[in-house]
Amino acid sequence: MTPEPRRSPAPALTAPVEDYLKAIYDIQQGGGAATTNALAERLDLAPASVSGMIRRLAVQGLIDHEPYRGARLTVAGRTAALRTLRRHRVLESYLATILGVPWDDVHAEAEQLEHAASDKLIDRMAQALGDPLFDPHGAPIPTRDGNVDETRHATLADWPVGTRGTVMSVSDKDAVMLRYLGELELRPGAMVQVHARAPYDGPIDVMVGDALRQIGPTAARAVRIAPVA
Amino acid sequence: MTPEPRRSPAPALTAPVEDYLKAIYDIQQGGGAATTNALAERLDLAPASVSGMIRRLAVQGLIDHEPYRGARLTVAGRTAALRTLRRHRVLESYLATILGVPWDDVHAEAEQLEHAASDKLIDRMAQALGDPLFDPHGAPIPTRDGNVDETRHATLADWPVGTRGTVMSVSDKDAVMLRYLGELELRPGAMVQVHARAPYDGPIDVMVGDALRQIGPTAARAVRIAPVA
DNA sequence: CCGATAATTTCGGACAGACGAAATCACTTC
DNA sequence: GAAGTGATTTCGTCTGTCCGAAATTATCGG
Repeated sequence: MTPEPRRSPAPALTAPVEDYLKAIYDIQQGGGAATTNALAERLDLAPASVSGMIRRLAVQGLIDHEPYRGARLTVAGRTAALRTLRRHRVLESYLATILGVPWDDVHAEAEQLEHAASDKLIDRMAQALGDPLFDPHGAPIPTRDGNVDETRHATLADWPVGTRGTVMSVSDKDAVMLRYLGELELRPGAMVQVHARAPYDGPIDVMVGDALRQIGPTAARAVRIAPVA
Repeated sequence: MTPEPRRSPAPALTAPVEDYLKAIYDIQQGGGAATTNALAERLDLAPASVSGMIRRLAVQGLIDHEPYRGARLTVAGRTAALRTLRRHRVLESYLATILGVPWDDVHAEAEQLEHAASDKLIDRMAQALGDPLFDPHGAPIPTRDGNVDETRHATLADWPVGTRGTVMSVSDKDAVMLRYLGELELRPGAMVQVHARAPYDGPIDVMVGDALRQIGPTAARAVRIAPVA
């Protein structure tokens, strides 16, 4: 009677759990641990609710949690987060590219579908797209086996004056901002060069392609830039 | 201060509620009211759970319920059921036709996605397919405005010996049976003619295209037939 | 080191959806 | 018309996820 090797029978995470893990992953990318308040803010929930869920996630072994210190994904939690992230970004790509859903709508739509689509379906969609490495907003798409480009690019808000750069990605969280950035031609691939930056979070003068634009610091923080190759 | 015209702000039904309504619609198609036990059977739930939900649906005005007599959809309930049915069948069509998902898998996949996809997305998918009137199993797809062909066709189990007929639809509920029917070429559009029927629920000899097949009564009841035009 | 403030957790409670066991109802059959 | 049988409902309970209010802990300025 050798005990079964415990093939981790895919415990089927609930939609809220997947959302928490994605949010924790995201916050962790920006530095240290994911704090209760940061999570509450991002998920638009009361801190009390987040506190409760954090305990459950820790019990399930998906995160490590030091009380009053924030949460960090375990390996299992990271794997689950990347699986959800892959679903989300493949869906975004498919909806935008194949079905022509406006790029400021795909995020909300994918947010719902990512909890319902099977892995097989996601792989089929990815294949129909030629297994892209980036979604329409420039975010990297994790592979089936959990590999992902985690390069942190600078934001347009921090980009040095005078240096030419390429837009690598724009945040997909806010549809209104996305529409605004689209009007400014600030999409992945666009060439930019900051001409001037007013002090104290003032507006930024930036060349986008051939056009000179002025944008505020909040919008600028949603745009990530890399040096021209 | 004229009161707002009450634009029925789409109360956003939950996934279980949508499932109940679909099941009630389905059962009602086959005759009278949907009884608690019939629903429990179809949804694979305990009758006690169904009883509780029926009360909630009645309170919400989606069904009429006479205790111990079964449930009937109200106009609002029927509308909601048809909306879900449309989503389900458009998804089935899209998955099978465009993404090449095997026809015995599309039902389960659509069952999940139908609760997550937006109406806009469903319409886009339908459009990409040329607004089909039937899904891959031959079931009619309700239009955006809630029109649907509700013709009741006879089943192969009741089809008269000797009369030629066309397969109109096959039940999509059971993937194993669907695979079996597929092997027998019993798909929508196939020509059939019953040669003989053994009594007491015995096997049925039936020509499918050019091939003579024998099938049992349970499988035969999943196949719906109409006279050749 | 002591407050003040901010972040976090605990507590009690709500709601949706499910369950089993027990009570109730309807209908058929003598 | 009483009794039995099967369908249905009621009851108490459970889990997951959320909330507000209150208590607790961490941290920073003096």
